[in-house]
Amino acid sequence: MENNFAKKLIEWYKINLRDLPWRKTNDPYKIWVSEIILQQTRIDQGTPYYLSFINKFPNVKKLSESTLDELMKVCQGIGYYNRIVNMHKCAKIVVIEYNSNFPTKYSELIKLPGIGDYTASAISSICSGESKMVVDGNVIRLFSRLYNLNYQQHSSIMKKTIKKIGEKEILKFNSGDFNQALMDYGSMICSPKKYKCDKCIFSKSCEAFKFDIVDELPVKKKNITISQRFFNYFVVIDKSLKVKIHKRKEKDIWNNLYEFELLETNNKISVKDAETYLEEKHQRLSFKKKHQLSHKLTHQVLSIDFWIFEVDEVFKYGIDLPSLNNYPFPKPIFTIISKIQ
DNA sequence: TTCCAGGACA
DNA sequence: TGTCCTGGAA
Repeated sequence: MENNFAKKLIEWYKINLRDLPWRKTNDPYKIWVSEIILQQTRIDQGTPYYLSFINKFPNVKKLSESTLDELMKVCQGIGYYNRIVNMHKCAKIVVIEYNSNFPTKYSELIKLPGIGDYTASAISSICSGESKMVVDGNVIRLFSRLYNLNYQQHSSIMKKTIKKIGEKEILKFNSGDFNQALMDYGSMICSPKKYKCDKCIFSKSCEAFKFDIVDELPVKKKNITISQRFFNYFVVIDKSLKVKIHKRKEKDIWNNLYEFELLETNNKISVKDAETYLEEKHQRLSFKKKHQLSHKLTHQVLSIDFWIFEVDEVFKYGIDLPSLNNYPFPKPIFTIISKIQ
């Protein structure tokens, strides 16, 4: 065990802390927004979203009054959209049950949708000084190396073990600083690949460094199965240059985002197949062109064909191409929209 | 081109 | 315990 772990860590933090927008505030609403946006998202990628989010929804009341579509549009491209849906639910609850005062106690936060142990610990330690230790990916990496913990990363036994070690340390100082210091240290020094053991102030007592197994920790889970899917999107453009879109509502990827008419198949289809499929619904259609791309998700690879057709009719609920920019779309669909506009 | 990081929830 | 997504690094 490293002597004065918390003291050294916080001294390091005071000198090396990153100047991030959400570190200038103690407003629990803003801290919450930053924590949700940074879930599963790197700081570089998340920061622009945080800034435009706060600009558009400066407080929880404004957020609760927005429509889900507006909210999703602001977050288009961020990924893991269920967290955004949960933010909307959470904002409405805070307005009603907490009179728009965002809670700062762990016991209240943990009950809100989209807030788990990590986020509740982060907000409560930063905003009300509660001694709840955050255990995110950075902390898991740091501790698994310092103490040579061989449990699978992200397992509950791993998190429990780390909290047990850390909970004595967090009591000694400002718990918000301690938590942010932990995560900064894990991300800046004890990084996944380019770990900087030469700069690490704990390397003398680090088990992984001692046994030269830093690159073997933390132990990763392997062999996830990846399925291949074939999506066919029909972009049918009518006489007034309008198209039809709808919101995805299935229990599947991209829930609550918009898309064109979709036909999922077991294999790639031909132009003839596409025409045959559309002929049942439209008369006098002409095939214009096909865009194709491949899109990878964690557990599936999507082979997506976009079939662009023109038809000799006028849709009742069509949307003109420039107005598509007002709707939230998954990344690959938005890529194609930019091409056809 | 492939690999990989990163919390909540059913 | 598997599934949500994206983009940067290798």
